[in-house]
Amino acid sequence: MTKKTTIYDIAKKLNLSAATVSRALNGNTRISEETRAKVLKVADSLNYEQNKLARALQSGKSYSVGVIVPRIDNNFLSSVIRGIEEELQDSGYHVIICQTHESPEREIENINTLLNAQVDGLLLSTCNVSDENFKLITKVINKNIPVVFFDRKIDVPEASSVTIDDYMGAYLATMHLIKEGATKIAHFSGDKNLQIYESRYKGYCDALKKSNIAYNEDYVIKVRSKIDDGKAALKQLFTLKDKPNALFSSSDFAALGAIQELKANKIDVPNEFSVFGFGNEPFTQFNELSISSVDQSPIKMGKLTATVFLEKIQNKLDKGTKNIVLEPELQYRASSNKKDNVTV
Amino acid sequence: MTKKTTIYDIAKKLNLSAATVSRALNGNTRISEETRAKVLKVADSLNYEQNKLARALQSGKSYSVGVIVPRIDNNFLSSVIRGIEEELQDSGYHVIICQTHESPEREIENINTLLNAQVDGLLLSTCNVSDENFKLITKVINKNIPVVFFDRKIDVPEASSVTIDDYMGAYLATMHLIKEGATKIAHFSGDKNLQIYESRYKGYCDALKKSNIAYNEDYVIKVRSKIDDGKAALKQLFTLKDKPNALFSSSDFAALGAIQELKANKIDVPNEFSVFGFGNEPFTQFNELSISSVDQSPIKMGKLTATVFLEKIQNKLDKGTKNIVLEPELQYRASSNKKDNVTV
DNA sequence: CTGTTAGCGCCTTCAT
DNA sequence: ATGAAGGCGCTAACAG
Repeated sequence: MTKKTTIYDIAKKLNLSAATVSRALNGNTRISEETRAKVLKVADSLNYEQNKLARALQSGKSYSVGVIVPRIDNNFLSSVIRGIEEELQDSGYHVIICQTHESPEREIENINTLLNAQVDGLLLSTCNVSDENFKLITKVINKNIPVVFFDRKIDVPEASSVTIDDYMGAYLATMHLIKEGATKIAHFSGDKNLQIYESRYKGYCDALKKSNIAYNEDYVIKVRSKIDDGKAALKQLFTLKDKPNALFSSSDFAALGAIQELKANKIDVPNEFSVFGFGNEPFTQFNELSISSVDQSPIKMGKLTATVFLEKIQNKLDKGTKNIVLEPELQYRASSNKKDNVTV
Repeated sequence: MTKKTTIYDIAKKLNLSAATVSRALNGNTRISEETRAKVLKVADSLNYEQNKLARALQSGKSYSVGVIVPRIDNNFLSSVIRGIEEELQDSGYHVIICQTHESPEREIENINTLLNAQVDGLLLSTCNVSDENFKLITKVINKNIPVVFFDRKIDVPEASSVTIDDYMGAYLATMHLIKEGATKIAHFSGDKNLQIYESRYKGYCDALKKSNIAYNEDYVIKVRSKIDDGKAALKQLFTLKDKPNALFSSSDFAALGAIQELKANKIDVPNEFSVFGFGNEPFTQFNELSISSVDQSPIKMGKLTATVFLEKIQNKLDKGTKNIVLEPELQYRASSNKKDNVTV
């Protein structure tokens, strides 16, 4: 209804120039306290609100950052976003969120959308590692827009990243299964083009090696992070003559599917078969048979991602890259603890 | 690095005016196909991208909508957001997300932030019903910025809403418990200032009345949507002389807490005590004892919310309000099904 | 301390 | 079919 009031409105009312008003509003020091007080008062009475769009156009900064994730409706990613948002809030930045649904094309579209929206930074958990992707991100960086990967990264020069030590998480989880007596350990892997899954796979392999357990390629199955994939993969494992007696899954969802399938087969978890997941999704605790899992501290990851961006934006000179690797925290729960099988 | 290319760059290169370029790019008809082709070609070769900020400033539309939610890291809300985002994507709108963490002050701050960001619309699930809040939202509407509530609404003239029929969901859930033989039914309620909780409470009450079961105020406990609150509330119920034998909880989380506590007390669910939740959080399915719950179809809710916004923005003339009420879908699971106690 | 001028990039009259 | 000019709201540079 009422037209937006601008600095001109308040300037006119006070017989001042717009510049003066702008200065008064922005805390410029070279202005009399008296004028400032008047300006502030009139601004308030007129319900003045700065038009950020105009400011953004003028300054070349939009005070918005783009966040790209595979999807928002899962606990890990939404928690990371929560962390990002909380950390950014105080600095006046807001967050624009896009989802790729694991589609590389969509990821490219999203990056372009955000570029057009003049975001000051790009925080992303990629779903892809193609050349095209790499080139586009390089282009973003060349525009002096800081790029910070979180969780799922690609190695692009001058891009920063915040990840967890997937290798170590996987290694420790597998070692734990071995320590608990497992001898034949299966692994549910993800798309190995993505570093996180590659690293988890390597951690698994190295734990076997370290323990002098032979690698069995039949035991490694690629799944999507879904309950049904976990069920199917477990079925597949149980068609083998030499069945495994433990599982390290890169995905909590697949781990849950496996457990459900084991239960359907009347296999005692963890006594006959133990399971370790990855992600520490809430349901791993809630499950009647609580599921061991590797925690990825999503909120911390989000906050750090935002912090790295803020640092970058503050000292542009610094072409340096920051690559933070968080330590995973293992949650040992009933699904892998034979000794004291505690149910929550 | 490379400065953004503008329509002037491409105009200069072609010895045309910026206006012509703008027209060519925007599909204006009064332009020769030849010129258009040239413009498009050069634009492409120069990697031209429209500066949305400038366009926004000029047009007064930002092509962004603000979404305010209590928090993003829970399944229901992140799914709604997913729905919103998907529906809006094709229309060129993007989504700016803010969280209130159930703080009324934060909600007001967020609305102001979004206003400053010149959002074209406001979609919100409120955490508050204060006067100040009401006035601010009225102000937003008076600026001709459409407001659409989802899930948690307040009644503001000219604001639209998309909700589910909480009353009916609660009524049917309670009726189901009664049909399954429950005679003394407790209720976990939420903040009754919020319509959703008030409606669920009423649905519960009316189901009792309909079935000639006396209302017992000791059976109604206010909880936050947390597992621990559910545990504590159940403990409290079990201090009563006349203990209930069923529970309709407004929150899945509290329902889960109750079930955990019942289990700790060796009470057989559902045979000695049956439970119905609300929200259909994923864990209600995953739980070993699957939990009956009222589904709120979050993605559909999100899509509809976005659709209502788009309709509003398209025909501004229409001062009309749209209030969509979705039918809840009840999921009858093991926690309340005495007859065929199926575990998933 | 304050005013004037100019420009961020785009679109939209109004001319031609 | 195209060009010139002005303005969206704000701030920075340069005067005074």
